[in-house]
Amino acid sequence: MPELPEVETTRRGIAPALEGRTIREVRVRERRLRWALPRGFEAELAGRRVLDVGRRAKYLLVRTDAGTLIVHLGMSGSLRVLPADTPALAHDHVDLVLDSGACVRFNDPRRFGSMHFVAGDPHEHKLLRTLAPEPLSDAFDGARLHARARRRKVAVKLFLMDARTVVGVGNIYASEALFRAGVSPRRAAGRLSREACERIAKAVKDVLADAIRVGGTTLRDYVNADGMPGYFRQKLYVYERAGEPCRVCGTPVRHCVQGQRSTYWCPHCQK
DNA sequence: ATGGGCACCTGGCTGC
DNA sequence: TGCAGCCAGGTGCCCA
Repeated sequence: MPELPEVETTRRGIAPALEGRTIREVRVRERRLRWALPRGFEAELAGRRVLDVGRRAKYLLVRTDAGTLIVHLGMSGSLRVLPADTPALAHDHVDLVLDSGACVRFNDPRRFGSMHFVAGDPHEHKLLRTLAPEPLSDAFDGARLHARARRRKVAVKLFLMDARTVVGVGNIYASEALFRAGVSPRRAAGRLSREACERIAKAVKDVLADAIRVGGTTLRDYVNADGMPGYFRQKLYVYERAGEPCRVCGTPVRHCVQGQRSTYWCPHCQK
């Protein structure tokens, strides 16, 4: 489900409800997330005051006065802000009940999402330590892309989705960024010119920023903290548009599978 | 190191 | 109507 724009939209939605609040109670209905929540998870979090809510790649970082809650939404997860007495529905696995009377509720049908509460610097956590730069930062640019792509045989789409290349680019935005850059998703990363890498880096930044602006992409179940979908789906050029005419040139959009994931591209606009 | 594939899990849709 | 089969916004880990 969520790629960087959806996670960032969620961050912006939950931050006002969490920041400065104390977590009064933690309700866990299902511990078996991607990694089972340890015994003592609730006790460690309860009573903590939230300082701020950050993000690294697709991880949300709820920083408290005594540790950081690291949340990943997996494929189907969402966090919503609700009145604490709202009855729980299917797949409502965890509630953070706040002293304001609100709660932040984690729902995740497929349970690929995760939560970790860690003391100390969350960026040193095993899951975050080796991540590439943020796509919207200056540390990610065409030069870095070009340097890292040298001699790599992987298809550029898989290369872009590798969190050691750049973070936050998932299956939708990889296809969309390559369309905007005019580069075929099947090109070997090592055969990209410096100019192509510059176009790709710019396209990644642009497509993510554009998606954040309209609250991300909802294909099936993504909702933001207010339960609302994102509206970027209407702006997708190729994703899930196999056989439909390219919005630029009219050529039917093509589909293939790379790394067991669907890829979409226009054979005329992308070389 | 790199590349390729599997695993984790539920639900919705398609086609017989 | 029922059900098998396939697909889905991610990513850690195992193998060659």
